[in-house]
Amino acid sequence: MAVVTRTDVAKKANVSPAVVSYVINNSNYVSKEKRDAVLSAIEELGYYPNFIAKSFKTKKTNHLAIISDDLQNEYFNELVYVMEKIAYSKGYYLSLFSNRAESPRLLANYQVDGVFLFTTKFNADQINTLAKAGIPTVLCNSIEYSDLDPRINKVSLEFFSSMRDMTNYLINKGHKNIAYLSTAPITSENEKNYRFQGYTSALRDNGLQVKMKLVDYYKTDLPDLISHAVAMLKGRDNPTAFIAGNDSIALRLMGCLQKRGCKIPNDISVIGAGNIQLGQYFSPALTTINYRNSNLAQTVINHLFDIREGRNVENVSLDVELIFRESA
Amino acid sequence: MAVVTRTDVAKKANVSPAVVSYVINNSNYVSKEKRDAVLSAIEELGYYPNFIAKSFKTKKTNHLAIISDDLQNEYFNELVYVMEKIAYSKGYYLSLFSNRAESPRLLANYQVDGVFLFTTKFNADQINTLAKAGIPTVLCNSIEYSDLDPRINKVSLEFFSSMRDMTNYLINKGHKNIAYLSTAPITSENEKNYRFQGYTSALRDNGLQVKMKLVDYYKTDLPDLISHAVAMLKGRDNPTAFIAGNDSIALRLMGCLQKRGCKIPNDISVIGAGNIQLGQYFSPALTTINYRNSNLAQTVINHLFDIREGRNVENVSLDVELIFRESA
DNA sequence: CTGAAAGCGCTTACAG
DNA sequence: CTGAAAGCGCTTACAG
Repeated sequence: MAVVTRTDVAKKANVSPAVVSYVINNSNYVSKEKRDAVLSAIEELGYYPNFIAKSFKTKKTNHLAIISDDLQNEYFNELVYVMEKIAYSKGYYLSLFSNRAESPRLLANYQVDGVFLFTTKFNADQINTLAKAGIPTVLCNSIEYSDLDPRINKVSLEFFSSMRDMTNYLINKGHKNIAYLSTAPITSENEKNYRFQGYTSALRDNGLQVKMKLVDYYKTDLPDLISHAVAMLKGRDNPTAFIAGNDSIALRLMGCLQKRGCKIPNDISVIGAGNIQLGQYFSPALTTINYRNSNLAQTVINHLFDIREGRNVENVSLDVELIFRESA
Repeated sequence: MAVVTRTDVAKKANVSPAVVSYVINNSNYVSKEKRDAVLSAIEELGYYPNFIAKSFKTKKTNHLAIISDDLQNEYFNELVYVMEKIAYSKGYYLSLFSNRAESPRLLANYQVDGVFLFTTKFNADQINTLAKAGIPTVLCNSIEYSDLDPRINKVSLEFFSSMRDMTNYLINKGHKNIAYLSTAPITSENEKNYRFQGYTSALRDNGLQVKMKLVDYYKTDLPDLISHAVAMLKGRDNPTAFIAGNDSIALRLMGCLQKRGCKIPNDISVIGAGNIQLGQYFSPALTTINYRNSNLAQTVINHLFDIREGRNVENVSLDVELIFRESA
């Protein structure tokens, strides 16, 4: 059970251990003769390099991590898919973490080469932990922070304008009571949340009032939010349209409404965000926002690498695409 | 930018580096006095241990990996969710890998503490790579291998009986032409695939013929399989029911059929597998098989740990639950 | 109860 | 072109 080590290969090939490293990493010229000897020793011994030892020495783990608010979110799943593909093509692997308070500290311990924060639940202090630990970090959410470490890079999506445009779209169709189902916490109308501000700003531009009873957010879990949403239908000022912070919410809500006999979009309109694949297979097909995952993932990974290599990286806001289908 | 190291903490606290390790790992008695000195030095310096150095020394990475055929599969997403939760509770983190040919070798390099193979696309040689590298490995799929290394542990689901029972259910409803959409490759009727055998065996038990033109599998991607399935409707012997290898297939197929005016289940019945959340929000709600993810994930992780600690681990087949809803 | 010291498997200047 | 050697940051017998 003794694991084959570089030294074993060196012995067998009659070279020094350094030479083994040279051929594996192609980091130094080695005569064809010795190279072949090393290669066949590796083959015979079934040697594979200990990457942890290498990481330890080089301080590079080739490990990228994502922290997510909800690993069950179908949109997140699709984003991870492209992230993994791109990461792999660059020689990195991808790990998944929930938004637990200790996750940033843990990732610092693990010496990850980069983390992508896809969460709205951390405060600036928690996020800054990563910056202080020298971990390249990209943050994507619709929250405005006042005290973020400048080393934290923000890759935003056009949260404000896309939400404003979708809300306007509904208003133009005659909707007056438009409910808003957020993924991020919303404690007051003045919450610094670009997405929510897009919604309120469209309302105000059209002389409509923001009714906080038509606003709810992800407090405990999805089913809870959905049942709150359904409950809105019973009150006065009951909504004729819902805008959801993501497709997971929107599709579940649509399902529940249909089960209660609601016709969509005739009785009630529903709009999602994220453009998950299954949205187009529902009847009616979901109207939503395409966040262009390949572009997002590519940008995030580029930024992570740029930060790591000391290049200057600007915050950006990526274009999105409104997709009008049948649900609104 | 000099990273704070254990030695720095030791100096500041006026103890030896060993003592710092003792208090961090609680691995040795340390006087309250020195312990406090270490703790406050850690605090002041903002020290966090280098986990890679520790891994290197202890040969334990706390890293669990999953290899999947399709990271986009919604079922897989839900399984990952529970895997991560359980892994975290045991102090492990989880990474995701596609079923690339080099993945097993890569994971051996990375010295992962365990890998969960959730793929039908590897042959025994590729799987055995992990066993030879001494990596605890659990495999879950419906394939029968003849030459698997005995160190590879199999955690199966009741693939055969669940597929047989679902097929019987359709037959009892009067269906004669039942199409089968597999995730695993099917090259012939005799393919050693428990799930497929469940299907063919139910057919035969009822005096029905297995028609290979009603059988297809995931060759390039999902849309491709879906369009092949839809095309079956045009031939002679056109199916009145579909059984899919997972819910991702089933739901997409349902959506496509509905778009073409098909009523489900009146015109065509559809059955999935995996019981993903969105299946119950579709209209009609999806009839499917619940693989009881918590049980599966827990079992896999237990086995992985048992293997690592040298305990004897048996292959098992886990109970599943048939869920009859509206789509069939 | 604490510390000096060996060693984990690599990489990488450096000398020859 | 190749090798001896230092060192990465830890853990862990072992001695005292």
